[in-house]
Amino acid sequence: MATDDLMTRALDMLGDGAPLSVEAIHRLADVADVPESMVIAEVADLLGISPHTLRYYERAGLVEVARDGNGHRVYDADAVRRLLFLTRMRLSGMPMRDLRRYIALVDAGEHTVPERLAMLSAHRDAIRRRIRELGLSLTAIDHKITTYGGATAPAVQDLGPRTGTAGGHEPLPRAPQPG
Amino acid sequence: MATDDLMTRALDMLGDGAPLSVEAIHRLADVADVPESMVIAEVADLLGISPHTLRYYERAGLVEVARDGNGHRVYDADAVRRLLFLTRMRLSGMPMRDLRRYIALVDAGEHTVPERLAMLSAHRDAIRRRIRELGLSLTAIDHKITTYGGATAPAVQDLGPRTGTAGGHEPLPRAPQPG
DNA sequence: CTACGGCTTAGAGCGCGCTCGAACGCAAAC
DNA sequence: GTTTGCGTTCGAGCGCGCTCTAAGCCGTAG
Repeated sequence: MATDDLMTRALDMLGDGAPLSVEAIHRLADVADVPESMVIAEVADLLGISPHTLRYYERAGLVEVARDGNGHRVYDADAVRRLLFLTRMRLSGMPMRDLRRYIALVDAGEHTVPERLAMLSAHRDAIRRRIRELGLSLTAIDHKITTYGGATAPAVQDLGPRTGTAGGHEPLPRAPQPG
Repeated sequence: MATDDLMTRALDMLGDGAPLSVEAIHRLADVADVPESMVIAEVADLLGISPHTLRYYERAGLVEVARDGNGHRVYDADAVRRLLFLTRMRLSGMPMRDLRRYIALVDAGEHTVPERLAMLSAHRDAIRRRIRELGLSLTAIDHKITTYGGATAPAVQDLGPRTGTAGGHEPLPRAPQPG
């Protein structure tokens, strides 16, 4: 299931190190090869989420989807693009309630564009902060791994009274806790 | 409550743009000015979490905390450092179950160091991937905000048949959905 | 004809990580 | 002495975002 969803593909591309132009991402994640219409399994595979989740999003009022003669969902290109957007926002941490709000604004007409932009900006700020937080944690963990002893070494050369220089691993490898 | 917890302070420092040396982070977040002992409110404030959560972590077996004559918790420096570590790991997305496992390893003795390192490495990889994911989303949202129309503009100069060049906003500002 | 796989619905259930409520203890302030 | 405030315990409750169950319909393969 979902062997090559968009985010996976995008990350694979990013793996090469190149910053990947805005346009490339745009083409990749926004206006990707979206067919005229798709069935639920195809959309699920494309987005890397389950059909269950797609139905849940629909029930949540995030998207409307037409049915065919058998009552089966038929996703048109616009619905897929919206779900693409929604999925990316979810993946970057925007809560469902905000997405509901955003979609309500979209459905309310163009006069809500300023508020939509405000929401997007706020979310962008949240993402930036999150990235910085993660960068901080990453540095700390990097440091911890390094000072733990490169590979399999017992890692604790100085077990003296917490000189606090090299052995910065809080859970001291000796006892559970001095207390 | 928690007006200046560690992560907030660290982010403020990072705000200046400087990459902030490993040592600085180390000193800041690992061996920070940890007193001999602290009460629950102080620890909560330091870590930016609630006393409720601290008790919860203790119940979850992540840390042992001594009591004073009144049955009140007394956090010694080691406990605080461990909680510092745990909080950073939680904040960077490591699930409780993994932390329980990690702590069990710590308590099991030095022979578990290799597995601990493996866990830390795996988590480091997870953080890196997450950062790349967020970077991707950030770029996409940046692009969307830009093409939406810098400020308050109606944003949609070309509403033609989805030329897909400038108006890359999936939820078309016109109707809820064509379907 | 029958079985199977995949879709439909409404609604229940779940895993996670807290978060809170209730009932109580103790110490300092009024 | 009583109130205020912070602590304690145990256990229940909650918000989120799915995730699954049950019962049923449909089209195709064998």
